[in-house]
Amino acid sequence: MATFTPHEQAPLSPKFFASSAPEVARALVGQVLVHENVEGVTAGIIVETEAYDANDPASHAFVGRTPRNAPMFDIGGTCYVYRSYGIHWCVNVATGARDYGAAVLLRALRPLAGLALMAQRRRCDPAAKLDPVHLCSGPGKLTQSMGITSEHNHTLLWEGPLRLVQGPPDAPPVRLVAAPRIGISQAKDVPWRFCLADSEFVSRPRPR
DNA sequence: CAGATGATGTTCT
DNA sequence: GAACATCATCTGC
Repeated sequence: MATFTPHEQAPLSPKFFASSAPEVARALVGQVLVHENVEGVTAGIIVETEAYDANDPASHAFVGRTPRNAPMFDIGGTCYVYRSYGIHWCVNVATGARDYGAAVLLRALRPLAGLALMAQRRRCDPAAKLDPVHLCSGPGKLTQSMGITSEHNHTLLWEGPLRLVQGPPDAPPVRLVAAPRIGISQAKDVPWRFCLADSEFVSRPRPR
């Protein structure tokens, strides 16, 4: 790539999101999340995801449709944003057919564009945290850096200000590691956390 | 490095 | 009230 301008790339098509949550979760690693608003453009390569299925005790959708998890039951490619521990936003991508409640949690990005804006949104110590490793290495951090809030809930990720686009065409082959998911109390052993192997941008604990 | 803890809003019992 | 798909900051190795 001579120059890879994230906000000019073609978005992923609806078909991309039509398969199961674990399949989409794997396929999303290496793709790019873009957000443009009045503050500017931010973007990052997805390096870590987690899948949450309808028949999955750890999933918000396990209990059936509720006001909160309704976007998980919309068409694959719908954005599901919820508040986590009262403080952070977490962003998900619905997968599969309408009325099937499944989604992929975006857990970490390698920052690509708008790093200064990300640092500003994170309100870090001016000195310390220009280190890109700390900008998007966790689901709460990446929504803060990217400026993602509940206003993006229920939008479609192939159009609008928050989009998923194809990653750089000449990116090196993506090596994936599957591991148990983080921070859950149910179905702890299901290996539906997918990380780019050896990436310093994934959240902790780093899988091997 | 691991482990504990407080901050905080929303959902569900 | 309790639980929660988290994070920053603290303690003690």
